[in-house]
Amino acid sequence: MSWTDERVETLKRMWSEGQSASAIAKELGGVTRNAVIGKVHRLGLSNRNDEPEAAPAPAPEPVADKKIDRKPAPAAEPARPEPQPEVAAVPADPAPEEPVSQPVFTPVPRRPIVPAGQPLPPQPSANEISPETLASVREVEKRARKLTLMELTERTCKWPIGDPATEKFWFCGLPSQAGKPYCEAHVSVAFQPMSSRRDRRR
DNA sequence: CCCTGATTCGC
DNA sequence: GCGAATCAGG
Repeated sequence: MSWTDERVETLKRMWSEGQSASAIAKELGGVTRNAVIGKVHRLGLSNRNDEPEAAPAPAPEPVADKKIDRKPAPAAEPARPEPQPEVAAVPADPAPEEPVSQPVFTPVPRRPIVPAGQPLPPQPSANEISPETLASVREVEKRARKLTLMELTERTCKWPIGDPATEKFWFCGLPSQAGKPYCEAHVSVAFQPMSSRRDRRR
C-alpha cells in the first residue's frame, strides 16, 4: 500500500480527531501503526494541537550587540488535554453527590457524604434482575481483576465495582465480550431487553 | 500483558 | 519517503 492523497487525507482527519495510530492503521488497512506514526511525523503533524492562539512568540531579539547569555529557551509547555477514551459509559451512580446545599449559609460546609463500607452494587436499580443473575454477578465480582482506570483496555470489562469515593473501588477487568464493554456477567445486567419482565399482553 | 506515541536507521 | 524495530511510558 502507498500513501495516496486519499489515504493521507484519512490519516490527517483521524489523527486530528484524536484517533490512535493503531486505530488509523486498522481503518486504512495494509499498514501498521508504526507506518502511521512514521507518516504522521513526516507530515509534521505529530503535535495534535492546532490551537489558533498560543503564538509561539517569535522574540527575534533585534539587538545583536548585547553580550547577554540567553538561557537555552524556556519552552513553555502548553499542557495538552490529551483526549482520554471516554469512560462515561459507566452505568449508574453508586454515590449520589450531595445536591448543592441551600443558598443559605450552613455552619457545616460538608458532611461525610460517604457512608462507605457497604457494597451497594445493584447498579441498574430500576429494572428487576433475576436473583440468580444477580447472585451470579456477585460471584463473578469476587473474581474481578480489580483494575484501575488506566489498566482497562478494549478487552477488559469496564464495570465499576465499589465506591469511587473510597479506596474500595476498581473495575471488573475480566475478559469483555467481543465488542462489548463488559464481561458476560455484567453485560447481562447492563443491557436489559426493554421487557425483561413477563410482558403483559394488552 | 495490554496499549500509546517517539525515534532510529537500513532500505 | 517508508516502516520495522526499538524505545519509553501508562
